[in-house]
Amino acid sequence: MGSPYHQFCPVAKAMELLDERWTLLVIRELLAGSRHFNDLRRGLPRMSPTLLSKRLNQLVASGVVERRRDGREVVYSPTRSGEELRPAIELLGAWGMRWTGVLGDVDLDPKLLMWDLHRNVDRALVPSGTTVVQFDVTDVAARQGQWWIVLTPEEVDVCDADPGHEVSATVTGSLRSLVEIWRGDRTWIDALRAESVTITGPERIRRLIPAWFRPGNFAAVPRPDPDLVA
Amino acid sequence: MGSPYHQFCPVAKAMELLDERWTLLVIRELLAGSRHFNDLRRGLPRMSPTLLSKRLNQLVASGVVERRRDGREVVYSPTRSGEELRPAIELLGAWGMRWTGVLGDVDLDPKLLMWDLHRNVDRALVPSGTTVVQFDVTDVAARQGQWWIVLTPEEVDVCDADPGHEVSATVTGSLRSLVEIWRGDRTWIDALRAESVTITGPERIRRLIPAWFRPGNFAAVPRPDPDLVA
DNA sequence: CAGTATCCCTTATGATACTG
DNA sequence: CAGTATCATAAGGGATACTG
Repeated sequence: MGSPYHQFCPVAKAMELLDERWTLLVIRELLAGSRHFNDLRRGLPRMSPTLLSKRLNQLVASGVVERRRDGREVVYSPTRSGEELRPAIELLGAWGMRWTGVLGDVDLDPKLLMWDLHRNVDRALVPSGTTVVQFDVTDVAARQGQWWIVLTPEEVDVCDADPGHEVSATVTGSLRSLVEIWRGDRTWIDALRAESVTITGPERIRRLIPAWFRPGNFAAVPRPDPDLVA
Repeated sequence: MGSPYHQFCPVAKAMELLDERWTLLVIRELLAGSRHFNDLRRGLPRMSPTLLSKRLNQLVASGVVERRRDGREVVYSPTRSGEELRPAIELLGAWGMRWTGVLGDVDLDPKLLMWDLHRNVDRALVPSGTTVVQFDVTDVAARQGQWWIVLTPEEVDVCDADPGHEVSATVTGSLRSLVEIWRGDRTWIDALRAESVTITGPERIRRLIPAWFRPGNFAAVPRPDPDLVA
């Protein structure tokens, strides 16, 4: 649906469908499990809803995404074709991890961090009842500096306003430190030891937090020899 | 070098560098072996030289491509980082082969076909001396309908004007038939048998042509179950 | 060979507000 | 929840001609 390249090369034909701005990130979100318009928006905060809508329509038209109504809801999901993009997107992400250098401050978005942290929680490790973990991001304007993740074995939610429940533990750190953990640049253990991130709360919970809030899927990508990057 | 996504996700960081129009195709050309500006242009015929120049500069700036002067020549080559995109581009091409459907007539470009055929020739199979194979593309305006590929064990060239040497054999067929062979949709053998493509010339040469002009690199990609595509 | 120089113009996209 | 509506701006990019 992008402009045509007038090439029969399959790479060109693939890129006609995929290389417009945001397109592959929309697919990434779908492959990560988002199914509703507003969930997708949360994973793509800087994308205007108009554009998201347009991209979704394009992807449906090109057979990469399926749109279904489920009662009053609309459900987007990757088709077989979309699902087959997963390995390519994983390679691109691994490449990005290895070769795109140091993140700029503008890349550090607390909304996205919280959204991804909550999405990766291993619910099997969450005790029954409700547990609330507060995140204090120290170097971010108030409105984006406090978050609560509400965990139950059935469900994990993010809130940007105090959910009311008692807070079981609080994680405090700079946005960059938290993102570094997500990226696998350093482990929870290292960050806690260096006190770039701290956790307050009962030891039982403190110990579980690194297990709940696992690093992102690319954290394990081996980094290139530093000589090559410089 | 594209506009930033303001995301720390490595897929987003990769796409900032790669998802602008033409970028990945430039890299594809470099990975296919093109090293000079005008070679790249031949593999990217609809790209304006201004834009190619811009993209090359961007890729150099982002460390994906190296630019070197060699005497009066300028040589572009993939860096380690660029080389590491090969698997991703191969997956995208394989995906394109499986999921982008039937080619439109506008995608069938004889220049590109000849350029790719010549580039894939296995020179080890070319006899010493000079062999000229003429291609008559039956359904294309005269100016783009006749081509000559000049083969020696050292070098293979494409000409769009009669190179003067004696022609050893002539391949005749529609553009689509020839592209179908390139894509692996059908084999030389099948196309010859069905007479959608014909070769005239001494049997010795006729037999070698399918070996010289091998299908493209994606020809072997398994196609999806037809039910799924429809 | 390896690019620049122009020129025009569409289109993409960001931002925001609003609706069924 | 799931989008549309609107608007203004900036880019992006196509075509062509030209240069060291």
